[in-house]
Amino acid sequence: MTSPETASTRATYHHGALREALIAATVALVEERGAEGVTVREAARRAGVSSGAPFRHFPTRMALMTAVAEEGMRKLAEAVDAGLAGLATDDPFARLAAIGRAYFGWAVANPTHYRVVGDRPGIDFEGSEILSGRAAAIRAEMGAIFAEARASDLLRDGDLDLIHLQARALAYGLARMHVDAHLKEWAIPPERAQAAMQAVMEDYLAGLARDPAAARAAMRRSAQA
Amino acid sequence: MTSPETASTRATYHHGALREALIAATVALVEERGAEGVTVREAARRAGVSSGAPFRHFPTRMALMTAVAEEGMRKLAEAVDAGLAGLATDDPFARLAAIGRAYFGWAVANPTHYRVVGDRPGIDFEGSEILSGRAAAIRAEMGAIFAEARASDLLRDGDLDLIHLQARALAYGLARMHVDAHLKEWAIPPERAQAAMQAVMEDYLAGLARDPAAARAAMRRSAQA
DNA sequence: ACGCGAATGTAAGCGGCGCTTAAATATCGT
DNA sequence: ACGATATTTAAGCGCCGCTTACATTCGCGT
Repeated sequence: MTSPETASTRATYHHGALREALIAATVALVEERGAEGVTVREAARRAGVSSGAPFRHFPTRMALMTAVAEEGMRKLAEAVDAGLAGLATDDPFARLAAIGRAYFGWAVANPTHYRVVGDRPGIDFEGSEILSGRAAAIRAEMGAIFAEARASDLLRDGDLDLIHLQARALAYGLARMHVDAHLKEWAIPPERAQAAMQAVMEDYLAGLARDPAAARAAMRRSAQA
Repeated sequence: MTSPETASTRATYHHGALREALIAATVALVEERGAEGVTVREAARRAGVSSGAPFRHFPTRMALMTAVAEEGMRKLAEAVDAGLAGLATDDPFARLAAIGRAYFGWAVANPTHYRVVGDRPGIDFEGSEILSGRAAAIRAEMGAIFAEARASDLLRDGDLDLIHLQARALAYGLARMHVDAHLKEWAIPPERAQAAMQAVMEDYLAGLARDPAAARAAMRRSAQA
């Protein structure tokens, strides 16, 4: 790893990359103990510095959590972009299904980290260009896909913004049901969660299409790319 | 109020209804400061007892938060039942729309309390009969409505459980987008949030119907009951 | 080469927290 | 009336977020 030595073995007075080390330590802590279990002091301990050191880089605990959320948002956006990049088709429904696949995949792989990104009262979303910017970018990307589907007459009638919000709410609801452990009640074990979420989403997307069967076929084809 | 006197004015050594007073104080704290801002000591202060007193009734902070979640679940279930009770029709879509109206209404009126009910890692959901029981009851109620719609041939084709989960995920996603302050990004101010959520939900439900126009009409009629 | 301000870290400490324990006080069944 | 039981207090432990005062190092201009 690129991470420096621990407290006892560190040679230099200055850490060198404390900011990054603290974020990494906190990300690990988040997945170990959940967001509420995160402690600035423990992150400092793991980075091998004194308990006061982090406050040079993060004046408050919330600033540290916001940086962790930024890290998550970056990786989530990367996953979504990668999902779209590795796509042979430009069929709108195939693209939407691919976004969903990447989105759910990241949420399932990093459930607690995903919660931090979504839990707005706990982070400074509006104060972070990364968070609000990337969120806006994903929204714009999906909006463009829906607009294209409408232009190509592939989409059912209805207000475009309403449909967009509906799709987004369904995706958010599915992801949150998983990370909030609501899927247990639905007799869906964790290992089947992602497949179930994707199936629900694709069924919904097919219902949006003028030609559901064609949309299903396009989504199915894109799944193997 | 039924709440007893504060610390300085209390006459008796025993509080009398400390458990209830602590829950009430914590509910107030939750809406004031959010779940993370809740402190057992502060709840004790507001109930007028020493900081050690609560631990006779709630051995841990999580037990107190679970009791608060139970309180919320009870009221949420009451709201849903009331919404269904004041309904002249037994049309499945009208009933589903009424459930959504009551559900969203409670979530909008008690956003932070709603978060506590949903945030599973923070409460002992499985250990609470009230929480898991009421959740199962609502699920059963909705399942029965969907089954009836299918039996009456009012519902489109498709797996019933998948449709049920889809509807539930959409509702949860909408409610959580609101309480997690995601709707700001969608240019939806708080005062219009509930109407927007309901519109998105009813548009979805209409799409589930064999005859969307009839379903819309039934939902519209039920809204004035 | 070096000297000095800016940046980065340490050490110590404040008040508040969750939780535990021992003792004091009230209630209740018999 | 009284002893068993339940409730509350008081004191304290270790940890927390955050602040302040001070030590060390870096980097830049001359």
